[in-house]
Amino acid sequence: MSQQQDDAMNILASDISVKDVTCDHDHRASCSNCRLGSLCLPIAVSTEDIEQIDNIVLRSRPIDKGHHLFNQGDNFKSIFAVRSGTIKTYSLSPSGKEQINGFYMPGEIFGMDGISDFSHASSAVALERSAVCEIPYDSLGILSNELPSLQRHFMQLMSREIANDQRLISWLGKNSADERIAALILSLSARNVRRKFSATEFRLPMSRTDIANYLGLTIETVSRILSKFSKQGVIELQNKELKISDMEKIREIAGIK
Amino acid sequence: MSQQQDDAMNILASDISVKDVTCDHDHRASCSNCRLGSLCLPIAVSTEDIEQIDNIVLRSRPIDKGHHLFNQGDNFKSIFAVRSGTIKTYSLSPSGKEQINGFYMPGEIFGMDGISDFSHASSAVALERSAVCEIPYDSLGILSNELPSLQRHFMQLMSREIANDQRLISWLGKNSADERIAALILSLSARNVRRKFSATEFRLPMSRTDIANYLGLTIETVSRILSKFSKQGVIELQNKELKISDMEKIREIAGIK
DNA sequence: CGTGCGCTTGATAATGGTCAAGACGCGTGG
DNA sequence: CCACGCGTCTTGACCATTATCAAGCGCACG
Repeated sequence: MSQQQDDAMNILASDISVKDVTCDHDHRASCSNCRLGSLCLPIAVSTEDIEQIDNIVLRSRPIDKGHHLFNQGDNFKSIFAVRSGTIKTYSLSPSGKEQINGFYMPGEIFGMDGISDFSHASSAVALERSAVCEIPYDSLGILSNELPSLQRHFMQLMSREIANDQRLISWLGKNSADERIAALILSLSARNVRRKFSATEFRLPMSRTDIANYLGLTIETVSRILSKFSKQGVIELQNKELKISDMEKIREIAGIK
Repeated sequence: MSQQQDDAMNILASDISVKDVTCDHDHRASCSNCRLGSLCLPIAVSTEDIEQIDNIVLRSRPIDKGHHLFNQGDNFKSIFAVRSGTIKTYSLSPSGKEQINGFYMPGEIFGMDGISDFSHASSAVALERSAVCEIPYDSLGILSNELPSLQRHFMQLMSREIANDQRLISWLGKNSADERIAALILSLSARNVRRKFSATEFRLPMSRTDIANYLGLTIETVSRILSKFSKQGVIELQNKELKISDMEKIREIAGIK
């Protein structure tokens, strides 16, 4: 049963991180004192090794809402880690429709889909004022030769992303709208907890349109179901401020039928 | 437009390979003379390097239909490449339902979801008599230190799997049953072509139940749609033997609305 | 020669999409 | 400070698609 709940909570997580702590917009911090450190970085890496990694990481100044980090088709140079805020990745189908691939929150890594053919398969945009670390792939490759544990860590990150994506694939085909939305709420909650924030009260960083697109639903259905959850007393929602009133119930809804 | 068609064809491919040639059940062949060689192996690897790889690869005797290569939860030791036949990977939800993650055909690599936590996230079973190569992950790691191009190749394989999975995620949420089935047929066709077999006539290696499970549909819907396609004259189907009679039409059906 | 499994087909029901109207919230400019 | 306008969200009525339930076919195998 608790296994079931964990699954439901994590299924939409795009969760490729190990641990998590809160973090701010400061773009001068180094890896060794970043409050997210243990998350992005291999656990087994020694302090001296961290300094080497530190040297190759580029820390951006904050990115404003709506601004892009990269666009589909851009040359691939770096992978990114979120320091603060929320990043959405999406791709455009040939007919021009937007398809959201994932939402990334502090400590999570994105951009790995560009490695295979040296070009980004998706675009990345900030949903709110955000900060990221940029890790040039070339430097990473060179450094990996010296630090086998770093290489192993990245293989693990990618493997976890694969396992997660595949779980999501089997999930999306088979689950009702209620289940999808409940699972997304639990995923956001769980990711909040890892950052030492409230499990039950937080702000939805994305629009209803984004939620609908991500979950493969229409905006009307999303709206209706959120209203239904409110009426049933499992959540309270005004605008984007969400409070989970009945965690057990929402786990039950998200749970496998 | 041709871009669109390519997308539809590849979207369900689990396609992490580069090139492809046909291959047989012989389990004694070495990597250097395997007819699938250029597919599993990095293109940039020299002949001497291939011999080193050859030494770490274990070639299994054929696996009978229904037999498992590994089970969900097993210790992760190796990744696998299909030599012949078809392998299905699936996971069991906590409630015991089977969820198919992918079908793997000759030259394709599977098992990479186990790297992250040293335990297989899925089970792998042969859908027909099949042969695979087993690549122990430990040896691969050691060898990667000596052959940077091998390491790069594996990062690319994994990245491609991520990009593919993510395309599939956005896809599954939003497409009709007709589109899903047409896309699966095109995917099988395209993979057949890469193995130098017919684009239009082949055998469906999996049951209707498997197709339904994989695509997130019911078996009845799959059956009905295949019948409909037959009546419309876009395919001919008896049992598992499939012939695509109107490739243009099926591309149109699979194509983005 | 049954028995069972995989598949097909039909009737009916439920889920979610589509179309349409209106409410709410937020930023801008008067 | 208020009014306007636009974009986002909600709600309702109706419809399309697919699931569910049920029956029956056909082939493989004991």
